Amino acid sequence: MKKGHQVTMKEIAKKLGVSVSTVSRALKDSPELHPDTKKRIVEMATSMNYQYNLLAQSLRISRSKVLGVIVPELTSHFFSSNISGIQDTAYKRGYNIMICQSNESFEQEKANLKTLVSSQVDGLLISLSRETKSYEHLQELYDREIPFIMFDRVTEEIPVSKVTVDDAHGAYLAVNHLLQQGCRKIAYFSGPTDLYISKKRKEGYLEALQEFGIPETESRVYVTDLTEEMNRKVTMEMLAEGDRPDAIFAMIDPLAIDVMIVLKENGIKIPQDIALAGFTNNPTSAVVEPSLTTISQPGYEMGQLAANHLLDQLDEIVPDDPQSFILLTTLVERNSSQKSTTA
Amino acid sequence: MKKGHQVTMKEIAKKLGVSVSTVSRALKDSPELHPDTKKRIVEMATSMNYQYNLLAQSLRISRSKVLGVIVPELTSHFFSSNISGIQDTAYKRGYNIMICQSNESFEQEKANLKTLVSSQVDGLLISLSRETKSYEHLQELYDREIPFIMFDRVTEEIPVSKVTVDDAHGAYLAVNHLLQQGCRKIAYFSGPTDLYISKKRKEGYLEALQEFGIPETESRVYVTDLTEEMNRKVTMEMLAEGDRPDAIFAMIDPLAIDVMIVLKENGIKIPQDIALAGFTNNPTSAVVEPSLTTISQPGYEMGQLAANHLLDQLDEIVPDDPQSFILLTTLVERNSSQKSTTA
DNA sequence: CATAAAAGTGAAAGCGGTCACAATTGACAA
DNA sequence: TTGTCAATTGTGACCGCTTTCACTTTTATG
Repeated sequence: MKKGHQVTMKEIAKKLGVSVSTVSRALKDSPELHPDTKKRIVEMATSMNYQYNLLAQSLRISRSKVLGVIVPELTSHFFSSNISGIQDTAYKRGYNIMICQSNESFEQEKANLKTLVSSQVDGLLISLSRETKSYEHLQELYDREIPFIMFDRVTEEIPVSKVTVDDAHGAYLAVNHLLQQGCRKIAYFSGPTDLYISKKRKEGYLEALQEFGIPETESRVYVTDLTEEMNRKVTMEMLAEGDRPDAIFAMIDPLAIDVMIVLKENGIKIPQDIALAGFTNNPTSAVVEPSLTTISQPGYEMGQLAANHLLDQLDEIVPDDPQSFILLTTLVERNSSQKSTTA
Repeated sequence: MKKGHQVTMKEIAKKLGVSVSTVSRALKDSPELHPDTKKRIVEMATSMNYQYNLLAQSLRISRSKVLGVIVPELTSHFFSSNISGIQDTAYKRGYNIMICQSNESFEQEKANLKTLVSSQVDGLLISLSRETKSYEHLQELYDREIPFIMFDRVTEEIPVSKVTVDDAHGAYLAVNHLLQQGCRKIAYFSGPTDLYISKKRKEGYLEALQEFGIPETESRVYVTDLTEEMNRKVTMEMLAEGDRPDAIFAMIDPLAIDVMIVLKENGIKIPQDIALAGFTNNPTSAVVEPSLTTISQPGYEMGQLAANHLLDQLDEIVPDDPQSFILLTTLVERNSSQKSTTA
């Protein structure tokens, strides 16, 4: 299918017997143009159904007014909230966004980066894939002075601005809450140990334990690769052990829900036998039975903040030096952890 | 923040003492170039860290290799699945996607259309907002011969290709299943009546009833605007009536879940007192208690199909005449409707 | 060997805009 | 009358790449 012909400034100019620059000025509402001329041109443009060509403008002014976004996956609620926040603020500030998903693959992430750079995006918002363990591609981006910032899945290796949530503190809140409920044998279900969030949330977990006088030697950490299969397996293994925990803090909600299902299958009462808390506050968490206590992460706000900060940097409203924004998480108390009221 | 300098073909050409056209040909792997020259150029480009400028190419060849996507909202699981499918297939075929969300607003949808057209996208994939009741903006797009297709939220008014699910049949499946379970007083909880899917699903609902000899006069239709507030209100009103239904088919899962919550609050047993079925198969549906019987819509596949078809049209692999693709839905039987086994 | 055909390369004209600079005009002061 | 200045509008180079056409050099062919 061929795109139909698009009207250009040249054609408007010819019809009106003026020059293209005059047309350009009229459509830009330049003050140095005679109002009458401007009016004639604008009217003609409208009647000819003229559509501005952003591509041509971008090439000329070397600014595309497009932001590139790379996320691990589009379908996760958290990331789609991020994107929603990014899109809304970008749009408000006159920018479009181009989106790629790495599908948690390092190679894909590098490829995405390449096409977005080729597309001359003015800046990038990146959330790293799970596989990403080396950062040369980001370093290269940095060396090339292409503005970008990272959000949620970040690395400390590259000195650019970052937007994250206070993972450690969030975990602390969850575990502290479980401790308040009287639990003392609290397990931490972690994703892959090299993940930034696995580490940070473990920090918060340990901190809360310590505050209640529980030494690190008594911590109980279970690691899964976050596939449903592995989640089930690890939970089963935990159940098979002699000394069961009385509470579980799972690194992310989907993991918590997989754990919940296995516990229920095994006749274990939640929260009476084992209390449970997650992290993220996915919509699902509110409707599972029992509803899941979790840590709420402001995904949309994160996207907004990230986009606004990047645009501020681009527009030089704000200096270039890297800043770290850490958004607050809050505890969402639901039934899966209410020992005191249900016991 | 200023973007760093980007290497151009001109610079490569100067360094090597060849012309830009030769560089262009080398990087395009043109066969009419001497292999040695080609090699020298490619190596130089690599060493200089050359990055192709897609913008310039687009302007020159009047093809941007970008697809525009407009969805009502990014955060709904169904639409993010669509987008994921679109993104993956576009990417595979050398296209990028530019995404806008209308936030269910007609004005926003029109504005989105404008910026995407200005950005010179090669084609568009559109899912209409709830507010969209007039179609001049689409007609204009059509008249301008800008290739586009619609998916999920479509209108019959514009003769372009469409990708939808068999809404009527899906609804039929759900209601038929409820009838099979022995229910006879089945209510249909509908969204705004002018929505395409509200109508289509009602058709299926009525068809199933009719097949069981239940006349349309005995149909029970409740309409909500799909806000949680209204959903609750309508459910309460239904409960207040004398002759309660023994089953409810809700137009979409979120509505079904709102209904479920109100029913549970009122001590009504699901499915014993009232059976329940939804539509969409959101991830949430699997984990609510009781798990929700629903109709599965292949969101990702829909995105793939839509993108592939549009690209086929663009690449003239397939004729331009509008086609309608109707994807199959399937019944996902879960606990919220199992009268026979639980009763 | 002459000559035609093929191979390899370059020059230049755009794609649709922007913008620095130049040119034109008329008003007004000197 | 002439110069100056502001207000308007035009000219043309350019953004980075593609592609036609022409040109030069090989190579093949009779």
